[in-house]
Amino acid sequence: MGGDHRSGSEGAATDEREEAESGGAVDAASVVRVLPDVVRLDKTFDYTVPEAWHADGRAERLTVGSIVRITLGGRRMRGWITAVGVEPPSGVALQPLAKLTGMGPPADVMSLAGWAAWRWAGQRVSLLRVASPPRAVALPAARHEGASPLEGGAIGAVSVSGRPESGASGLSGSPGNRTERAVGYDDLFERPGAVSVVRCPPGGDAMAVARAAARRGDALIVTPGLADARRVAADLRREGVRVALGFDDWARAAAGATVVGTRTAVWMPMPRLAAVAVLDEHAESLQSEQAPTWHAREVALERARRAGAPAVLVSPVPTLEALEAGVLTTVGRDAERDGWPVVEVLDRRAEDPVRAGLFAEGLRDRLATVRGRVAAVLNRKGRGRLLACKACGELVRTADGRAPMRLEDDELVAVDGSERRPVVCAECGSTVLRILRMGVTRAREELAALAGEPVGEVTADTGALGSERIMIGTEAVLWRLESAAAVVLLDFDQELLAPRQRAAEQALALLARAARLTGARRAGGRLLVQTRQPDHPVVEAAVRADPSILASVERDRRQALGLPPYGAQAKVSGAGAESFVDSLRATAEASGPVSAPVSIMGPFDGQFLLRAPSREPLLDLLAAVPRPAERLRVEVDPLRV
DNA sequence: CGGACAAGCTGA
DNA sequence: CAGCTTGTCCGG
Repeated sequence: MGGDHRSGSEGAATDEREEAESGGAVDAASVVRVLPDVVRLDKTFDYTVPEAWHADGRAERLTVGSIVRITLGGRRMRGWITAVGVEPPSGVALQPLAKLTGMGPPADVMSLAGWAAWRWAGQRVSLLRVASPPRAVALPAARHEGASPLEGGAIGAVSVSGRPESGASGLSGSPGNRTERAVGYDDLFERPGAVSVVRCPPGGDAMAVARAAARRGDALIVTPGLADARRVAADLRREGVRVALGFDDWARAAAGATVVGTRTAVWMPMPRLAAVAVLDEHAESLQSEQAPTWHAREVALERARRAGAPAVLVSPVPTLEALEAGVLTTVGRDAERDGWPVVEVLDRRAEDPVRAGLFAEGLRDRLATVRGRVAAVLNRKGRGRLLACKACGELVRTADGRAPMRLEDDELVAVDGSERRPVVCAECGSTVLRILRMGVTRAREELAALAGEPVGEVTADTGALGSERIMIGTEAVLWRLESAAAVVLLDFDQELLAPRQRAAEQALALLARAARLTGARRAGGRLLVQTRQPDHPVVEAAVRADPSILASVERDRRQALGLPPYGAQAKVSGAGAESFVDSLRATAEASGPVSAPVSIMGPFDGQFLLRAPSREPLLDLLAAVPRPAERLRVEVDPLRV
């Protein structure tokens, strides 16, 4: 894959060639190619550079990526220069550019956006919007002959004090659970183009990796949240690193700096990219929820590859995508185990199913022994209610145990639709089931009654937090609270059985997040997990502080089913899906065996599912077929199927 | 995308 | 046949 991807529009193939050759400044009487900022119009148009621009030097500053205003079909609009010095098409009267707005994505990012458009079957314009500065940035003075002033390397060279990593804290600053490798992380950044995965306990070595990256030169450091980015930026600045934080510092980045930011940071201009680090690469926030659903981890890796820069992915619970992409480094078994909190499983299977409420039998006693703050998590997201057998307490699941089942018209139906059966418990044959759900507000009252003390409620939009020792809420409690002595996962089965592709990985990620709050076991950190699936590999991985337990199970499962990253999937939906899929089928048949591996299934509820054993044939097919006029949504590697 | 224009449908 | 809707093409 890589540079030879096809692009969606007819004219784009020639664009690519010209982009590769151009990139320098325009000279007199030149013609530039412009991609208008109109999402459904994925087509370029040529314009002349106005005479006046040659006189005042603006023409010289025009480069691939520059943001201009054009007139198209009588309307003024924004656009990006995709090529300069192009051969004007014969027989067309060209219009002049209307205005030079300012700097845009540099040529390498323009090209990266083209790759991402292929990789996530989206429109180049959508990605260029993300990759462009939010406000106009004046173009730098015209370059003189010879080397660009940016090439010198003297400006912004990183100098870091020689003291060891003793002051490093975790990404979220939790004290007491650092477990660094004795050698530090500089060696991971020594080999150009190397990709490494660092698995360190929650709250572990992310900052140390960020520092090692910045010691290499201008580094791209991606974090899941803005708060994380601010912390990393502040730390690096203290070390004397020149840092651009997020898109507000776009111009600073363009001049050369270490870039720290959330997922959009992967699109920042970096004239001297020397190293890439993605912190908490498992985080869902690294992926765009809107189509094209680009993923910052993947974009960062591609960018590193193109720049020949080393890349390091850091996570307490690395994804299979990361493990496929790079070589795994761990902190060592003992250090990793020590870095996780104690994980105590409250097995609820044996409880009297009629009386059993939200709390496991031992919870009350456990709460009484915790000294300090307790955060209780009750995720309500995913409206689906779980069912349990009233007689034996087993969760109602499909025969293979993968998916929970719901009651639909006097029948049990798997949430993924894969199985139906009469209302009967697979374990004991009982036909009496009960619903296991409760809202946070009522849960708060019940928890207060159980603990014999007041309990506060936390939601994503709760204002100031209360001073109660015990706080309950959705997953938001894990983001709103700074620390806790213990975290209780009240309804962990909801996470384990969520109808998402990466439910298991994300469930373990939730525990890792909780572990950040509590800190390591030696600091007294404790997680209490209420579940009816104590043998689930996620639970086992957390208890043993060994994420590889889950990784190997997940790997086997996904390999067997051909799921990403061992196979490619795309979901096609929207009004135009039907006609688009017809064209896909026709194109696949016409091009014969090359496209044969792509199978098209559906429609299921108006959605089609495309699958292939590898990504390239699927993405090439999607790119080869023009989009219909109607609305169309294409999700590559969708989160849900 | 949004405008222009052509072909097709409706009503008197 | 005007007046309107729907479809197709095109913009540099």
